[in-house]
Amino acid sequence: MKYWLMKSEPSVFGIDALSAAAKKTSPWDGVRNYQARNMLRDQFTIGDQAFFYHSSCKEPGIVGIVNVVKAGYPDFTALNPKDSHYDPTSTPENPRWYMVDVCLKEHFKRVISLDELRRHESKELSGMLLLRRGNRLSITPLVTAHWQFIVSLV
DNA sequence: GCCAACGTTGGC
DNA sequence: GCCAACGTTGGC
Repeated sequence: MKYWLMKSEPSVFGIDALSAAAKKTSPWDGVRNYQARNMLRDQFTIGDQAFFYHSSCKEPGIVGIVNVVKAGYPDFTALNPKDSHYDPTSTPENPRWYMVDVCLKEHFKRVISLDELRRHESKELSGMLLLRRGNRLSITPLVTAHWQFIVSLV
């Protein structure tokens, strides 16, 4: 069982959209970065947990917890010419991009903001990848201690 | 394999 | 909208 942090822009796909989905479950699609792709494809397993992080919005931060309910499989949005994440270099025989399915487990009553996380950067959350300068990776692993500390903030 | 140019991310 | 940081592309 591993812990992750997954970023999404709420204007594109936020926690409310996941909450409104059937069974509160949805593919986490559209990841088009090789490092993140490799994690989705090779490291995500059923039962892993992830923080849902809202980026590029008024109050960036963690808004909830999701469970991984389906491990890595080919991202079908890459095969659809009508989709904004279409990638002509990906084929059914040789899929380039991968996704997982997530199910909403907890929708926090408040946002654990980036600002708040930063206040613990030099101590409890030291080394957390999200807080690294210039980090743009949309999926990052979390050590257990960081996961537990953030849960304790909720 | 180098690296300049370009595109994207994401906080502010 | 700005811009720093990073990833990708493609010529050489």
